[in-house]
Amino acid sequence: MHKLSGISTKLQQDIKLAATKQNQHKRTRSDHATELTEDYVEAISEIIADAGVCRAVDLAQKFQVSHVTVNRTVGRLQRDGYVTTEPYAPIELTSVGTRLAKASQERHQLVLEFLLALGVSNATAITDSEGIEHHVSPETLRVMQKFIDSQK
Amino acid sequence: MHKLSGISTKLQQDIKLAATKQNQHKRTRSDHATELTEDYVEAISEIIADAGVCRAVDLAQKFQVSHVTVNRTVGRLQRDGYVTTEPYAPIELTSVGTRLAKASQERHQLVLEFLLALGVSNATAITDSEGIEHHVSPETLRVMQKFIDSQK
DNA sequence: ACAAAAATGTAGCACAGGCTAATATTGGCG
DNA sequence: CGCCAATATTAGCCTGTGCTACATTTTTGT
Ligand SMILES: [Mn+2]
Ligand SMILES: [Mn+2]
Ligand SMILES: [Mn+2]
Ligand SMILES: [Mn+2]
Repeated sequence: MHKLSGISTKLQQDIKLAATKQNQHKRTRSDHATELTEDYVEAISEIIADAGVCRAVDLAQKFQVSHVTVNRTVGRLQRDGYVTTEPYAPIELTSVGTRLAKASQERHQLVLEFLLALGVSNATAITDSEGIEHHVSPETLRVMQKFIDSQK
Repeated sequence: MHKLSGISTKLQQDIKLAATKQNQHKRTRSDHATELTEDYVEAISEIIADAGVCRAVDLAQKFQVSHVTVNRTVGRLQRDGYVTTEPYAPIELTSVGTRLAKASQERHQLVLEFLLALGVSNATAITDSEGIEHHVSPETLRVMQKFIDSQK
């Protein structure tokens, strides 16, 4: 069973946003804005867990972008309070960043497990969950969790 | 039963892209690049079906953006061969645009029906399918279709 | 017919997120 | 120790996608 508690904060805003038909596309745009942030903090968290520290090159490797792009993106993450960096030092997560990373990991994992439970192949589930995870509302997450449980 | 034939072209490229682990995030980025295009041609097609013609204001209303943003976006669509426009005239789809619109509609509809069949509420299914649709590979679409059929 | 309203177009701005090239720093190794 | 490779920074570029303010054109209603 997954803990979904950490996911609630941002997604509760989403509930409000989704309330009216007008906001359909606004929510999708808002999802996109947070998507890179979520993927980055998730990756940073995993790299730190794996390798001890996270350097810009690791992220460049992971996301297949130049290290310059990573630098600028990490700059935005710092500006927005998700990470702290000092020149030439490894990237670290703030407590806010850590919380977002955990919530994103849980949600990502749940979507992945759901796709697998549905019968999607491993490779496809891994790829599709990467894009889908950011667009799944809490209600749908709960339904996915229920489906996973029912398959056991 | 849905016809999925029209979807195959772009998504077959995706299969190749998804082949290696390296390309995970590249595919997600590529999905994002085509996402607005898909939503626009889909909307244009629907507005034409509903109202006879599609004007920039209709799209501005639909996507909740300014008409200037619509203008620039439609300009890119024209550049890329999906629509034709003349000053002060309604927007029309090229045959390529029409084909993409049909394929996107089918895929969107399938994802929506899948979420409903799963047990997600109408409002949430409508909102979530809007974001999810662009990140679902052909394999997952087939699995979703199978699930829908099995629920009948 | 013509004024007002609606629609469209244009200019100019901002920010996100890509890039290459050139420069600077750090850390490890011979 | 000093040099080299790895890493990070900076400068400067691009495209996409959003905006406001203002100008123009078309449509509509009396
Ligand atoms: Mn997306
Ligand atoms: Mn993720
Ligand atoms: Mn992702
Ligand atoms: Mn969509």
